[in-house]
Amino acid sequence: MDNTATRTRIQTKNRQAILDAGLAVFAQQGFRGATLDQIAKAAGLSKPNLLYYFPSKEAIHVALLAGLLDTWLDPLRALDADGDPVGEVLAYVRRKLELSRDFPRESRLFANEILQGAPRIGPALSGELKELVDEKATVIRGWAAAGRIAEVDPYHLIFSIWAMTQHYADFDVQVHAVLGPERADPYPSAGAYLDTLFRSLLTPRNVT
Amino acid sequence: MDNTATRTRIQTKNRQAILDAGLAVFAQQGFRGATLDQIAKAAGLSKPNLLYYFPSKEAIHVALLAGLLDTWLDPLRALDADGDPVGEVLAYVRRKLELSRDFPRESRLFANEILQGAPRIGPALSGELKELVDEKATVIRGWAAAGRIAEVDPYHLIFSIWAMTQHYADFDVQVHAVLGPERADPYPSAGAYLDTLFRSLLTPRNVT
DNA sequence: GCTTGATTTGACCATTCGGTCAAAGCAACG
DNA sequence: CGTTGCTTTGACCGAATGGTCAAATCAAGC
Repeated sequence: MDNTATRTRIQTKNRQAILDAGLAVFAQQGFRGATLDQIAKAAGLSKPNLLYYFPSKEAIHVALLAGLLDTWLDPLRALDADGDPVGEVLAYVRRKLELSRDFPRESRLFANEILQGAPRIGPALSGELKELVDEKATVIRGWAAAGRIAEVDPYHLIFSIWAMTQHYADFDVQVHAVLGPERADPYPSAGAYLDTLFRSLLTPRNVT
Repeated sequence: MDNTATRTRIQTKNRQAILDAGLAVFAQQGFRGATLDQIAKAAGLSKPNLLYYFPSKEAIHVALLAGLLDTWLDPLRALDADGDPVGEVLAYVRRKLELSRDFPRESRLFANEILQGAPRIGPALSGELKELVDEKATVIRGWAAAGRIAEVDPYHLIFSIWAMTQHYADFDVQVHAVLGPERADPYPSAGAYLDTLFRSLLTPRNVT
């Protein structure tokens, strides 16, 4: 079943349906909160049929997480050392916000995993993730040293971008509760706000 | 058992032990992920004994959430319309960050609840919480209109403060994984970074 | 249309979990 | 020291849950 080369149309279709359903259920209920019956129902399959495609509940979860980190890091990878510093960071913020808007379930799945202490992707965090962040932090530090952006801690800069963009996906319920029904879609104004926020932080001024 | 006036020393002690244990377990495992056995063990009690003090697992969870929102909002309540605008916001940020540092389990409990769609405190969000935020948003808007701080969307300003401060508690594992073992305590540098960030956003300049 | 392998399912199982209960233990007070 | 009411627990229960399996169904090539 894990041999990608040997997949019938039905297999591809059903595996996808299961992953979709699993994403929806895991994102809202967490790993332990999700049940195979819920996932099976959401996928339009019976429970044994679901287990014909994936050996266990955990396998579905792992399959989902596997692709996730990569997609999640793509926007950061695209941060170009040779580009315009402020523009590069702002573009990163924008891409990350779009990810939250377009893939809120993925964001919540990730949030759940981290909240639980990252039992399944812990290693990837201190490996892959840390390496990429270290690399980009060096780039940002270089920009600051050259006076092209203000002096900031690159790690906290990145954390703050993550925190604020993911907030709109993960805490969606709270955001909507506070904004009320009038302002149904917070993303346009959030984009503008974040743009202002990071622009004013990074734009270098009164160079000493 | 819910009559606070009639509490023996033993009752007060054990109820507190249960709430402590519940906080630890719920914060890490989420509501469905937590089991009564885990909580009982963490509290040093037997499961039936635990249910002698609280009628159900849900009752423990509710008791925990009950006090939480209030504590969580106190720092925002303290935002003083008559104080120095930039100073007031920065003080709010600092208090909120201290809350994350000193009560990370409470923060994660809250995060879990929101991620799950706020099934238990949803009403409080669109009630109490929204009212307070609306009130403070008006204050901030007033400051901006008077030219005492830069023009910003007060709601997104508040969201960003929440997001960034809670990030250090909720995504603690990720923060530590990225920073590595050298920078064990991120809070001092996070405080400095957030101070810079919001100061540069809010400080009014080139008044038109 | 028949064979073969892929797909689907009803029935079932072991374990876990929230919760109950009756009985035992214990502290305090007269 | 005996009574009374608070506290603790071992044994148990029913429901839910992850997972199994053998048998039934179906799709596709010959």
